[in-house]
Amino acid sequence: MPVITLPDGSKREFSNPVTVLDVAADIGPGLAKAAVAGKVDGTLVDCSHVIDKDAELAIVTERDPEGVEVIRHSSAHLLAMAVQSIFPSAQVTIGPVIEDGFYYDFAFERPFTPDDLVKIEEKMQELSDADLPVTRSLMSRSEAVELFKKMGEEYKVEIIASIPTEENLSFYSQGDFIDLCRGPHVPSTGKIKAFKLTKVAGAYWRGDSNNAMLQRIYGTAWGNKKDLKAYLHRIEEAEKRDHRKIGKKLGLFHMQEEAPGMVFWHSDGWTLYQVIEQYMRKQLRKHDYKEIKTPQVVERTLWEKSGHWEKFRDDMFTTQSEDRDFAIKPMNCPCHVQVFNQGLRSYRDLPLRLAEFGSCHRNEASGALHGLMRVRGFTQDDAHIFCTEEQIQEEVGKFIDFLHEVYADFGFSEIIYKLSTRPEKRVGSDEIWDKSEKALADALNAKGLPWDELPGEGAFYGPKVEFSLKDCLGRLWQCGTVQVDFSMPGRLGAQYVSDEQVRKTPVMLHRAILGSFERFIGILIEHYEGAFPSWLAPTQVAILNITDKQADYCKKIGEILNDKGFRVRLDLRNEKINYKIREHTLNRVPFLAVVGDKEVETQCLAIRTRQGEDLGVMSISAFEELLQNEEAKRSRS
RNA sequence: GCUGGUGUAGCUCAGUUGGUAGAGCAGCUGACUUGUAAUCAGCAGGUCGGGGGUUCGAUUCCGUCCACCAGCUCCA
Repeated sequence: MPVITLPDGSKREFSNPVTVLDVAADIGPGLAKAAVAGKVDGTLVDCSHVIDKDAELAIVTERDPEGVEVIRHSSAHLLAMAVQSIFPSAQVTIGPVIEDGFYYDFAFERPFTPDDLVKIEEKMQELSDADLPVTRSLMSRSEAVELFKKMGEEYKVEIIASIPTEENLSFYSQGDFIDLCRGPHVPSTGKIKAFKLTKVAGAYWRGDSNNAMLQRIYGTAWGNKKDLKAYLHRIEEAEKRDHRKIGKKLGLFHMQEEAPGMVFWHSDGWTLYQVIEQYMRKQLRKHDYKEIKTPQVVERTLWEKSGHWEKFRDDMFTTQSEDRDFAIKPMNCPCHVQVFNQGLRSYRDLPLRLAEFGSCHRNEASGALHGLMRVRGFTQDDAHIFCTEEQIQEEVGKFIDFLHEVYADFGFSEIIYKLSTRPEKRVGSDEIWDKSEKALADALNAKGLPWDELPGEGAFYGPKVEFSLKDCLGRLWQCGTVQVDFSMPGRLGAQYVSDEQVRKTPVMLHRAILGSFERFIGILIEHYEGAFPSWLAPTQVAILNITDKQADYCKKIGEILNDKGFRVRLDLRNEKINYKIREHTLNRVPFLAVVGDKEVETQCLAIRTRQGEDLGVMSISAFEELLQNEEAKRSRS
């Protein structure tokens, strides 16, 4: 006689074991219709799940995030069923839920084409309309292996072989389609009603580039058509923000065939870059860092000592001169240790924070390149903190404060924290790794920050905390990092004299806030859709005359503002004011100053924002004050 | 690097039974001297990504290299 407790605390008693669906129907027919799954004592189950003892139950519908997940998972099965009904020789492999959708990997003799996608999607719709019941069954391993062997599903046989337990396996079928799956799934295919296949691509079996390449079909699925439409709209909006498009339109930078993955910065893009660099430089001084600059080309022997040659030689640009091998530096740390190593260091020098806007080159795989986001030539806002073990936590804490300040100034408020721990291939003893991982975790905890662990994702020399920021579309971008390194200082002979007059090896913390200028600017472009806040905008003010008569006055104003350090552009062309306003607005210039006879007469400016807001006529000093306030907004935020 | 796709004027894009190319915007020239998101007219602009092959003839067909795009792998 199970007593079911519902989320609102109410209880219902049943005389016999009941299914989730029975309970939903008992509450109301509408709910029974909407149910896609149930949650029994916190575990997600099918609607057909039988409850035979007292339990807490929540009916999961398409409106619950978990319900949408179930729908997505079932969509993957529907996709596989559709593919196999059209292409019977296609083998199924795996089909998980991902953010906003799902995918399914198939082994097939040829790649799927966009035309195939259309047919497959139509077939899915047909199967959804048929509202086929989805049923769960159990099978022993041997039965399952036999079944899939008979079906010619080699990959499924392999998957079963890799499942370690001796438990029975669960299967889901709909019509003549059956798939190995943990579930849960929707009760019938008719529950899948808002989906769309989005793209096809190759993907390696088990994510290993040594394995066969499978054909992956991606789709998106939602609880209802409205959410699907909203999602598709969101994708369109994101495309409009593409930094490559905006960068071209605003003339910020370009790239070309002869230098793949490297940026040609144009005047406006470089202005933006420089504003950011000068800002960071000021911040570094405030936080007690010393800025240095190290060579671009360094002999191979140093990279061998640091361990990078062994691990990354294929990704390094190399060069030869006078029978010596050199590498274009792929990172700054070994060079920073060289600076540390000059002279005899004392414990009194620690922590020593050496910073560099370090220009690095890495020969990234051609397929990995992506606009400004993944390049071969880039500049890191890099720094290395040489300190004692005892100082690690405090230094990490100070760094986190520094990073928060910078992100806030750039308009990012939401930050995600991840702690990446020891990878399989690594240097250093387990004891050192224990200590390093703990130091980072302690620093995060001391700040009361929520964080997730990424097991095995650390660098080969130490664990790291990664800081990702969320942009206005909710997308995550990993930018900042702080990494503990007990290895490299020792490898490269860094030492200091301790207070007990013995030589000791310092700990090194690698850290960056922006990550790389290139990537960070790419993120800024997309976040602001090219409409940068005034303190970052390449041009802050455009001065527009109505006729030639006001040209001299405009030039005078331009000089005044320029002398005050504002970035001003004069537009004295013989064009209609509408034309000029349109052009500068499209170029995202924050403030437009219009000057006609009236303004000359009163020695004023008529100010309009790029949003089209009329700020009215004001004196030059009043406008200067307005610009000043815009600058100040940054540090107040 | 792998799988698939794409590459035509400065930009955005048309261009099918293979006969050496077009539009809009931008540019230039001239007229217009203008009050808050595009004034009008004219002109010029391209070895159709590179180098091969097939063909009387290739932007078009074939293979190759390069770059870019999507995804996978990688990311010190």
